[in-house]
Amino acid sequence: MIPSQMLKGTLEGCVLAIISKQETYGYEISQQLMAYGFGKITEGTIYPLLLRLEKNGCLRATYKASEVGPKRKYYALTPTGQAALKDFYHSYCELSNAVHGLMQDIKGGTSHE
Amino acid sequence: MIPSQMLKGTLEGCVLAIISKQETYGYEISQQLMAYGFGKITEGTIYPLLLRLEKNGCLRATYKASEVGPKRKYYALTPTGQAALKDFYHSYCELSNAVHGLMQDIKGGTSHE
DNA sequence: TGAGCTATCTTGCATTACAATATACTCAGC
DNA sequence: GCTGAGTATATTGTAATGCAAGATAGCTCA
Repeated sequence: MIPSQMLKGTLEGCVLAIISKQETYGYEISQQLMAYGFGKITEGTIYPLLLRLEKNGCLRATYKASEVGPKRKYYALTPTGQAALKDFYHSYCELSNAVHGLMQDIKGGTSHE
Repeated sequence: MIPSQMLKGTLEGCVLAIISKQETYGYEISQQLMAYGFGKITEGTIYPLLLRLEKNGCLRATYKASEVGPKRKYYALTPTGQAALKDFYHSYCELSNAVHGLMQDIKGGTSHE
């Protein structure tokens, strides 16, 4: 299981990524995150996050009726959101490289001693 | 630059990893993190983190004199700390795989056909 | 009527990176 | 001796964010 602290900062970018694939809504996003292996991301996490992203201009929302339940709030990326996704991916790679370098050093031989 | 929120949870495991390579102290750890590409991790981050890890039994500390400044507090991993490092690595891989899977999907093929 | 699934939102809490600040030791230059 | 720079540790308070818990509401089916 992924500890909640480790999701901080990463989750936001991943939600942007999911929306960039296709317009979608909170409930489905939480199910997709689970399918990708992030574990159960609860509503108390997902909805505040979406509202935050809408408020700062990364997302644009439209309500649409559903045949199987209450109205859904569909989100789409704005240009700001696309830029944020790009930034996220860049930062994530930076972190990933740093961690990877460190883990290589403790596994194999020590490289610089 | 890696945003601070994205470091949460990850930094702790990385500090354990650095100490597992060799007993070391706070000031040097912050320099090593910088060398690995994590950016500047300030004292206000590193010392509380080390005290937390010492308090919950992951680290054991011993003071040693230095020839060039005040006493250094050297940290070493306890068995608990080694287990925590293993856990961290496992969780990190889980997150990494999830993010990677997602990023592949938005780049190449669409999954919604 | 009520159970169960779908769907959104809010409140309050815990964790943690970080800025700012305080303390203290060693050494070089004056 | 005094002062400032570099080394080294610690504390306080703040901001960000994942999440539990709970409220609200609509749909379907028995």
